[in-house]
Amino acid sequence: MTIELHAEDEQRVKIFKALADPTRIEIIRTLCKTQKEMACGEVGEICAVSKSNASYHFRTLREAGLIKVRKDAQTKFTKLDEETFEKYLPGFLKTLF
Amino acid sequence: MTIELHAEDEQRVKIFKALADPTRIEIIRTLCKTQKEMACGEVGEICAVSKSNASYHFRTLREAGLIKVRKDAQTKFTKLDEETFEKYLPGFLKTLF
DNA sequence: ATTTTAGTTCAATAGTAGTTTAACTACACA
DNA sequence: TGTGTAGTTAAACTACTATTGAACTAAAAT
Repeated sequence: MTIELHAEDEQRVKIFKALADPTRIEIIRTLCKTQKEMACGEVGEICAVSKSNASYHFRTLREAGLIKVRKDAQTKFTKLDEETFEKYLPGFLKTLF
Repeated sequence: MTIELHAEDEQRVKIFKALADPTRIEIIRTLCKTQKEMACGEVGEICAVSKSNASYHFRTLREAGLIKVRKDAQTKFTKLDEETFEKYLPGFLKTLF
């Protein structure tokens, strides 16, 4: 019997930790609903979090590979990383509504 | 604009917390692979965890609704709760292999 | 030039999570 | 009745996580 390595489990754990928080689920839902990129501050307002707290949550989501961020001058725009959802959680996003 | 309540998010957070651990992912994978119920101790051995630690992980998974447990004398048999996976994470289990 | 705007970083705090060891319950078997 | 088996529970410890407020960087607007 061969040992099976599951190298991607480390990524799975990161993803699940990132999603194991009501604020971050709300951020994902908000981004999913618009279907396009949004300014981080705009998302933070909708989800009713302080800017430093929002920054923390966006970093957690980004490090898990769940969102992508693009910087334009002083504003950061974010959107879902659909590839990650498709690979690790196919069918999940549609359960959010 | 009406406020949208997402009552199920509490359950989602529980589920993601439960899956945000490499041992528990391995337990889920093991249960999924056999496609039938297994004794908790057997799963614990395969995943190389002490019995008290295994008990802790099984409780976490059970409380998240991810596994079902049936007691037969001194042995507890466990299996995946496929309804929960289908409702909250459709398509996830097949990504584990 | 100075004031806003957008976001990051740091330190402090409080709460939560995972592991270990030891003591415990419940049942089976001989 | 005692012995082994299957699993739970509690305490102690370590480590991580979320939130807040204040200080910070960088760019825009006036």
